[in-house]
Amino acid sequence: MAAPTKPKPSATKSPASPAKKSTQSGGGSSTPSVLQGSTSGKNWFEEGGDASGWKRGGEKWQTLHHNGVIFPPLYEAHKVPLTYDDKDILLPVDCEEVATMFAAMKNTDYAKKEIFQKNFMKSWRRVLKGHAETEHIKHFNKCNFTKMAEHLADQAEIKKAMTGDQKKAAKAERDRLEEPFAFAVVDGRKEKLGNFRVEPPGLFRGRGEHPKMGQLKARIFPEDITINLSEDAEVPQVPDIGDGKKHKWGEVVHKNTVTWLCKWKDSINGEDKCVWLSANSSWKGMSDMAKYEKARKLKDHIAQVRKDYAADMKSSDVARQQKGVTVYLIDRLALRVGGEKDTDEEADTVGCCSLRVEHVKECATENMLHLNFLGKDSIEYDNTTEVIPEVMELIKKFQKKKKPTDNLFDTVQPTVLNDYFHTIMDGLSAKVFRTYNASITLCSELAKTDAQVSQSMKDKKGAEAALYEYYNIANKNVAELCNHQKAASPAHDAAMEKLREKVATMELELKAVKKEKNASKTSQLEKRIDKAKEDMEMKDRLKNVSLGTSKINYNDPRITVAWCKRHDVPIHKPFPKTLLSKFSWAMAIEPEFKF
DNA sequence: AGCACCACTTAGGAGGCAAAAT
DNA sequence: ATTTTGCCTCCTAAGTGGTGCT
Repeated sequence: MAAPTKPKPSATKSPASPAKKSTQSGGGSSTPSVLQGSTSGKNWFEEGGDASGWKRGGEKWQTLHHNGVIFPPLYEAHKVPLTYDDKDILLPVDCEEVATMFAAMKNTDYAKKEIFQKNFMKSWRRVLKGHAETEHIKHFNKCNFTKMAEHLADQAEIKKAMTGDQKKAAKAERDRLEEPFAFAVVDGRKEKLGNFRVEPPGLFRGRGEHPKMGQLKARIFPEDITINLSEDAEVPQVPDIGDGKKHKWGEVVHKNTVTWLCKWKDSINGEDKCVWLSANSSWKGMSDMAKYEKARKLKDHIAQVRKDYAADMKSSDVARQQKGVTVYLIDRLALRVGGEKDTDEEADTVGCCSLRVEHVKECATENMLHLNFLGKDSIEYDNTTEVIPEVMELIKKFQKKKKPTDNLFDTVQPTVLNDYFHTIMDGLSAKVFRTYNASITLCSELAKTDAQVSQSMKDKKGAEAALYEYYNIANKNVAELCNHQKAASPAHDAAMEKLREKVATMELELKAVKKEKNASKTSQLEKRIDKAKEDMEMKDRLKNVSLGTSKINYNDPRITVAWCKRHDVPIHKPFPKTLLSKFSWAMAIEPEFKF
């Protein structure tokens, strides 16, 4: 089984050396951190340990050592001109930098949008105004970035033309330089970082109709960075970022109740960007296990929740009715809770509590409700589903005397629901229902296949592939429940057409074979045709379903591990390398495990 | 009660690479 | 041998939810 952290024998000394003293003293303080006792070299989950010590706001570490962050290189001028009003202009380097960002995106959908162009111009103008020779560049329509775009294409071509060996060598060299930044030492354990590169400056690409798309995201300097490590740790040297200036860290703190190593403020939304450990670290693993254990606990309380919302809907109090319906939707449709958003600053997306009158419609068919709205990441939720009559009646009532753009549930905010959920179960919040629903769906879907599979598949050729197909269907059902989507590949339609042609050819062949009255050949071919048709249907259904998101974030990995053990499916089929390592805590589960 | 702030999880897309198909 | 496909990793945006302050 893959250990979550494989110490590389070839690892450079730093940052491992300063942690030695804490390793010897097993943490070195009388107050244990969540992982204290892990100095035996075993993983946290191998010591009969669980994740119950994992708490937000709780102590996370005794000692924390790391080397800070890597900064992106400063911009280097290419001196390819901008064409403005049909005249070539060589831009000062700071103006050229921003212009080049646009040139790089010239042919994307973003760059064709008016808001993007407007925001870009506003950001760029601030730089252009700083120079007498560029002050006159004011109108986007007079700007032609073609020469810069061609230059970038040439550069890409050169890079692409490198041989495989050259690419490998370049990558190895990069890895060597970055290795010291790629790991931290937490209470004496070496742990991999998830990210350690400061985000480079660029034009903001929001999702959907984001009002800030195209704005310049500013370059981050050491002064913007807060470093978090233990007091006994050496503060990492501020790297030479190449501008010849002496830089300092913004702040150095020693907060051991948090798990971020570095952070800075993003210039677009003023939000914190953090450096965290990677998904296969002990911290993330414990947090993950705690999440699934909490979701499993909900099984013992779900009946109460359902009883409560049935009663709430019968109440004459509108606030209670609205609470009842929203909890119903969160429970039955696995909707996100939907906090308030500021549409001047963010894309207009909604979740359960922020649904508007316009997002919900009664269908002609009785008790069928049609929901259509943009959710997280501006992904469309479009679902027609049966609801209980009470829900339909109440929704119609909440819509009365309201404009399409009014909130459907004007008395419920996420806090109202979460305050209620806290009374049901410790730590229960709206998002737990998504985890619960996803995992219990996967578990029951896979259980369904257990019986079929054991009878019809065992000992047959191709059993493993067929089994794995069952798994994928179960996974797909969860993804559809959670509305996890992806853009269909641009080649999808063409690929489907090809498959159709293939089937048509086989069908012609079948006719010929039938004429020959070759029975064994006939039945063979029929099977092949059926299989090809099935594959085609599946491919089409999955064209914009994303299986990865539920696998990574919602499905208790123990369900998958147990199922693989029951059916002798190699675990690397559903969990390739990185997932195996992320879920290492789940590998020892017994085959009978039920979520 | 409402809000700002903070910590952390969840999310899809881009791009690179390797396996599969031709 | 070359093209196509599909998978994986990286990137960073976009959510949720808790806390503490006014």
